[in-house]
Amino acid sequence: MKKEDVLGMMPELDNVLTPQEHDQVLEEMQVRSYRKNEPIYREGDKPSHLLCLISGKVKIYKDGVGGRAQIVRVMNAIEYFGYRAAFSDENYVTAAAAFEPSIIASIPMDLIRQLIMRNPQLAWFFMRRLAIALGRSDARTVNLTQKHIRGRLAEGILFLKESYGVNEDGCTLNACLSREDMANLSNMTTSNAIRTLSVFAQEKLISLDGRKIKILNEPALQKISKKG
Amino acid sequence: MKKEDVLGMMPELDNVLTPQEHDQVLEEMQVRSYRKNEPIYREGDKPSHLLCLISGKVKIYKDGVGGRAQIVRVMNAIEYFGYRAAFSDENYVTAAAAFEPSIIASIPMDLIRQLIMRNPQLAWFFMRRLAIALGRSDARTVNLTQKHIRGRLAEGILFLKESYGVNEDGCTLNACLSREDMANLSNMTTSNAIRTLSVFAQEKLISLDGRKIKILNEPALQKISKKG
DNA sequence: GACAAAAGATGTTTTTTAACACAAAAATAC
DNA sequence: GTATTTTTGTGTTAAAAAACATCTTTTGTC
Repeated sequence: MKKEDVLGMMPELDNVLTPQEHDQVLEEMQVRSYRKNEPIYREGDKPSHLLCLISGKVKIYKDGVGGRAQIVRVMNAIEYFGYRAAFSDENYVTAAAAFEPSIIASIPMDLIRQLIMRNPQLAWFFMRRLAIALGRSDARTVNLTQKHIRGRLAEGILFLKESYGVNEDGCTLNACLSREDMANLSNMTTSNAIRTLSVFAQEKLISLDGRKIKILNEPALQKISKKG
Repeated sequence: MKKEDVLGMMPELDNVLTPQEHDQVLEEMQVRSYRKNEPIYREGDKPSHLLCLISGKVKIYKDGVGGRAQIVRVMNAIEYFGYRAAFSDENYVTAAAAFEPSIIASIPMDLIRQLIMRNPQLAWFFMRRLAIALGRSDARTVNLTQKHIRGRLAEGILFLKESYGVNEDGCTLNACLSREDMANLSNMTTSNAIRTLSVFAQEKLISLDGRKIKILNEPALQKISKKG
């Protein structure tokens, strides 16, 4: 895929650039692919680029106590990420890795900062992204801390549906996560994720085929998620 | 206190205004005081104003399952809040209330939006605030979900020190929270907050005098917080 | 295709924490 | 100043979830 085409997939940026800026971005933009489970950045790294997921799926996570990780966000194409730490002049407090083979464009933050200073619209775009992410993060904190295992897993399944959608049949999740990732998404041990998924399948709330999850009774899942 | 003086306490805003804008902000700004525990906004409310805490202390929290609340952020003077939901065109997903008697200035978001569109610096300021808050929120999610009670409470105490500081003696927290608020800050039941605070006092990590908390052994608290 | 390694499944035990119950102290109202 | 409500404190019980232990299945490698 040509850089030109990649930039064309990022209209929020592309549309506000002058011809000179456009050329500069094309010049400085890098595009590379990541293999499944390949790390994109690590906690503590210095952020230097705005990243944009062109294709694939990415998890943003944080390693906690005892080697357990917590997935805090997931990205789908076309979404920007990796800029939060740069905006606040911090090193990354999270890590990112590809769930599945992914293509990611990166543009130096120095350049982005200049563009933002010249383009209130672009500033507004990133402010909106940050504001949305913060609201989600706050909601997620409460969901993950106060709900019981069944509620958290139901929430996790619905979160995946919302984030990645379902395939043509209208109920099979587009994302295929390992049981460990399901656990890290829903704040529980891998054993409990496996067990509770089985229980949900027995209760005909979902059906399982390896890592494929089909939602059979969404209202019931929502109820379980809601009441905790 | 005159509106003029209040605006003077908000340099990020004041310094970037033209004389006309300055007058307009003064015109539209409201200043009011809130009593202890008085609600400032509620979950589901439509955000219409940028708020700035001029004096006092405020908690941002979310009501979860079973009437249990979770404090997600706390504000100290001089800090802006209440703008996240407005930036993302959502209703509030959190509620805010005063910990103690507080004075709050509010400026219509419509006006703020116009100012931001004309002032990249102002846009950058709010982007930074949002980026910092998001990083904290992500860290908090993991802290609250993965640590055990002792770790969470130690974390909560250190969080209060960082947010509100200590008084002249260098170790007594400036914030006096009820045991219930301590529990809501640290994601545990009120009983467990009371019990664990007592244990910490017995272990000479802190000393208690009603709601006053004095930190006696900060390195030990940090260790407990870190290891979970 | 054989082997090793990783992922998934399931039952049992132990730890953690919430829930409950009640008493004492403090704050507030009258 | 007494009564009432709220907050704080403490012990006990029950529920939830982690930890642990195996075993099976799948995946990947040579």
